Amino acid sequence: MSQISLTFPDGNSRDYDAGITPAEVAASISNSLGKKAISATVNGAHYDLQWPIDADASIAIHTLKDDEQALELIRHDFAHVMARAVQELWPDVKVTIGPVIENGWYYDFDREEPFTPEDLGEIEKKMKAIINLRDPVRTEVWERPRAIEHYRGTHEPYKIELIDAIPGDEPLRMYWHGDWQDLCRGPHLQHTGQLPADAFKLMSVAGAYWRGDSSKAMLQRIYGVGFKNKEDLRKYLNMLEEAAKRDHRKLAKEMDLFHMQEEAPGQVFWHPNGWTVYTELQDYMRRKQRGGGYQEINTPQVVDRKLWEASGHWDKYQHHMFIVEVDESRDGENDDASTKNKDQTRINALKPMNCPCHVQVFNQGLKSYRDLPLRLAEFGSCARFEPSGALHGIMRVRGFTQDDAHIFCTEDQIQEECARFIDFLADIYRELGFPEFEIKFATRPEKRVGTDESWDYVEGALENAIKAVGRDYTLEPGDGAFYGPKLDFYLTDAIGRVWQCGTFQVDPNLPERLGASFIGADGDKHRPYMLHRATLGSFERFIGILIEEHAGKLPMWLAPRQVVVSTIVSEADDYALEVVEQLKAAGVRAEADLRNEKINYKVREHSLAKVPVILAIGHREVEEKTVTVRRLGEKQTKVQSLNEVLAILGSEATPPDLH
RNA sequence: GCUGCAGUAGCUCAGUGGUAGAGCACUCCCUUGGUAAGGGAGAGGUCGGGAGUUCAAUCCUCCCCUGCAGCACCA
Repeated sequence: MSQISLTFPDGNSRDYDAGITPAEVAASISNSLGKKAISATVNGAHYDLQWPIDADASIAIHTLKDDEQALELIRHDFAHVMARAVQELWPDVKVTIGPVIENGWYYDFDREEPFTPEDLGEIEKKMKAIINLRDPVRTEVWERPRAIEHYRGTHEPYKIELIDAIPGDEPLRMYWHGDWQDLCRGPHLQHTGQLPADAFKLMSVAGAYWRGDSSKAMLQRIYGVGFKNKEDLRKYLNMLEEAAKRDHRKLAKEMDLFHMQEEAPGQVFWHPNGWTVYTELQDYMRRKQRGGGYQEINTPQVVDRKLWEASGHWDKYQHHMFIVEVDESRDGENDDASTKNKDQTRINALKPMNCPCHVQVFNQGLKSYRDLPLRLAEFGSCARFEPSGALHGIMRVRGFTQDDAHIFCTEDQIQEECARFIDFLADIYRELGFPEFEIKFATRPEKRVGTDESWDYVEGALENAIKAVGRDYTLEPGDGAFYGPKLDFYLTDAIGRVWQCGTFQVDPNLPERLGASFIGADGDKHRPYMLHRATLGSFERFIGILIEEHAGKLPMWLAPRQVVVSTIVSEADDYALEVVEQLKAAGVRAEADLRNEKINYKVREHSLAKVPVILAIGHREVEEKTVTVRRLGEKQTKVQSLNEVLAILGSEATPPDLH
């Protein structure tokens, strides 16, 4: 990328970042600003510009290659061209906004009827026609009243609202693509013909709120994707197909991991295969937590509202809680729940989080400063009444289990505990196949409790901790909880999607509300800090991520079915069973497939089920005491001695921390 | 929760105003076959739930449930 500085006849100059040639940038920006630059300075070198600049469309687009900014320009203009196409097809549709997003753009329209998939086809056609017109893009800077008057005349109320939201000193840029007009910050291409007509696609229609406000009526949003050429579009569409293939909901069926049904929306029925993955991961986490100085506990699911009132959740979180009312006068003969004895009905809630319960454990008995830091861990089952539209496979559910822990400590232990946790988490992510992760550091929000001094101290402690373990972070100012700052840990999966998993939050508030205390060295009572932390987040979501990361081909130690010993002829049955027994003895999840089916059939079936290793056994193997190994995804097979295979597979089946 | 779309056999899906079909899976029979589907037969569905329109509803209308995409949400 180069720095380009343009000077205009009026003496003004402006700086731009650009990866394209100076002449093109100059032409594009000059055109979009509606005034022609007379000179350009690129990386310190000075150029006089001669107009007209030779900026033939095809050359321009060709040179725009590989430049993120150019792509943004293209997508931005696609958005405008799409809006123009829509208004040409349906003149009474009102336009709102249409920003560039990853891989493309969207534009929100106010229209009674939703757009149909057929409409999208029409719009695409119209867009191509507009591109062929090679209509010039020009701009004017207008005074506010004139612009408002203009939009009154064209009946575009949303544009007027947008103008109202623009600070008074900012110029209003009015853009024209041919005769079609839009309010926009720019910049744009020189003319619509610069858009690659074969490198875009309208993807979907969706409802969206005007400025994200759910109290407002919904607008119709059209999503489009656009690239610099046809090939890139094809690649992108391919990638989407690949992503769909690794959808954990689809793979869960193919691998028989779990199912969900309408009697328990947002909750998981784990099948033997899926539960094997789950328990394997849980066993692993249990070992890691023991090694990390945590003590595991377990707390109740159904808890009286009194505790939630004390913790503050009843006030702030009630609409997300499953409420359980129990008539305690029931004698077991009356099963009719509608005849509840109101006086003796007790109101409980399923726990939506474990923290208040952990404080209860801490509160039992007098704690000394010598007990701190006290690290209490629980694989805590939580129930949250998530909005129906938020549910998504096992990634977002109503019943889930967190790998939760709370560390009770003093103020001056925060930094050490934080550093310790980052190392703990990094080690686990690495062993689970995610060596790279990102830390986001969310600091004090506007609405908060506590003094500035204490925020200064705690934020400083977290920052020092991150530095102490030699990591970077991204600052998210104002995103912390009202009681304290937090770190969120994000990992990126095999196809580039980012997931928030781990979290680390400093909380002086809940110990206060629930009356937690310890006796200090001075003999007085003190309030401990409470550090909320999770590594995986929830088992459900993390398993979903693992499935999609590996496209179902889980690492051997997590694979529910590790080895299937498949016979080719029934004379091999006895030997196959013996191989299975020996594999099991070596710690491998092995099973025999003695069915009267061809080896082709068995290979196909077990491959589709993502079994990592198939051992084929026929006459030859029985005689030679060997097995033929076929690995998932490999066409080549390999004949190996049974002992050799037992050693290799036994090792591969061992969890990473036990090696 | 909001907007739109969808729900037919275990799975993937076709179909019709006169109560249903395919492939795979399943069961049985034949086949013992060397690395991604051997052959045959059979069984299997209150067409998501409820109400309405109709002589007749899986199909049309309304309500509900669940799912999908997006939005909002994820203290």
